[in-house]
Amino acid sequence: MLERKVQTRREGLPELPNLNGRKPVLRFAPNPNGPLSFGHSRGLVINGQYAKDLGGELILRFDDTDTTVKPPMLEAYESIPVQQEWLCGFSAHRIVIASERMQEYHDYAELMIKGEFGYVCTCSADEFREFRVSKTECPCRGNDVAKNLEGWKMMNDPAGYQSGDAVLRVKTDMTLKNPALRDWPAARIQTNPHPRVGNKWRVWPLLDFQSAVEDYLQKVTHIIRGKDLMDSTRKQTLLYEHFGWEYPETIYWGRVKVHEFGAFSTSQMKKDIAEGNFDGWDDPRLPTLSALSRRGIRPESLRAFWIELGLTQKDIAVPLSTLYSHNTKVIDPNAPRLAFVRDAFPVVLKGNFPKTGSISSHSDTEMKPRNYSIDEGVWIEEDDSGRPIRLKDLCDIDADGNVESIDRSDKRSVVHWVAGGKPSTLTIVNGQNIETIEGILEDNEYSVGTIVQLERIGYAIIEENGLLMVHD
RNA sequence: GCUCGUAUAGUGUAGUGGCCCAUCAUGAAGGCCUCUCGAGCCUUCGACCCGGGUUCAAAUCCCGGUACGAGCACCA
Repeated sequence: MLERKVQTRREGLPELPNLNGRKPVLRFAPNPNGPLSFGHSRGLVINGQYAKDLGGELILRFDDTDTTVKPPMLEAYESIPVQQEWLCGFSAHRIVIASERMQEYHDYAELMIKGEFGYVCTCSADEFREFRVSKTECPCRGNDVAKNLEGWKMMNDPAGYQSGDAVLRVKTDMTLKNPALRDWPAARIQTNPHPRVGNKWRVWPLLDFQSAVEDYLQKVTHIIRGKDLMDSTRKQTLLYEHFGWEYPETIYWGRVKVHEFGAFSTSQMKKDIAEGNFDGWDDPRLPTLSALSRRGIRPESLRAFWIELGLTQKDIAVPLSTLYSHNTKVIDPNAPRLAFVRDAFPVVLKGNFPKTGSISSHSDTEMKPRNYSIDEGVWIEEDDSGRPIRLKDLCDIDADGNVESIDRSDKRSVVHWVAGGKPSTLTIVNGQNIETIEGILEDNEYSVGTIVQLERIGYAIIEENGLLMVHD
């Protein structure tokens, strides 16, 4: 007999390339212009998991150098580290705030000018675009170091250049094949005050420069990020070559689209919340981490989800049900069963049956059973009425409520029921629609935040004012 | 337009020249279970974008095509 060899399937994340025995230093760098969202969780999970698995370090870096287009939100500096720890299961080894590192960036900007690979450019954005397209050097490019230092001084002087008058550029090569790389801008003037450092600085670095310098200073070994930043890598590599530094190993992932979440941007959400279209950042319709947490999505589930997707550069569309199936595995073992009867329909039971008793709260665990006490009838869902049914763990009845058997006597459908109970509501979020269902909830003593399984409906989390559907 | 990247079942994913008539998960369908439209267990369904080339041998390497995506911001 030939023995069929079993293929070995790689588990978890792929090996980190070019590690060479080092402990990896990774970073996750969100813009603190709002709290973290589902989209951010990938970077946190992947970078965090590598750091954890390989005994390395995770740097949480606030890239808050834009005060105009994406102004920083002060609360985010507090909430992001909390959410990072919630998601990763450990707190970041280092926290770096770009706006507090400005002196470093200015120092390197000056070094760049003095090293003759940076220059102050006073062309307008439109003018430069034409130079870029036509592979032509702009007139500022030929200025000498002294002239550039003078320009740099004027950029930093409130009485000098104004916002839009001048930028600092990295000298690459205007004939480079990729137009994105031609003499890219490193810093610009911004006069809006920064919520943390006010008007202390006038010239702010752009992402590619700030990030490149900071990765060098923090000795980052591996950068794992979206492939939309591939050209960033190329730009930054050119800068590293000028400085004589070695660029970190870089890995990319593709775009992930979750249909149910649609297109949300932090700034749009901020606006919608301000206008009252959403209750807050944890409105269950939003794809923020606080909303997901409120909806009963566990961090372990998010981690399993992203690790399973891995690090391919493919652009993918994933249904939320994939995340839910991971979540089910996490929450089911601890989710007590409870009955919630929608569109409650009263049934008077005629015949003999045990008026009191207890039912298992979870067939697979040793969870404390639930007790019931029936006066003369029970609530069932209207859809279940008018036909012979089996009241789960109680008895078989006919369409009129006559008890036919205590033991299960045939294959009629098993339905859930409530004796007593209290009116409650179940809120279901489906994309941007929110639906509230009235019903009778079995008596229980579970606290707010407990995830239960509503029999035949799905998982729900107990909130102050009712139940919020987790998923089915 | 220029530049860069990706292409394995419905959806994701493993696979880096022979262990592959292709992995695992999810999904769908069916079944089991002294009792949920849940969990668990079992069975079934289902894929290497197209065309060339290299090779004894290609999902895997090369070329071309096609499709999709991203960048070309004084955003991150």
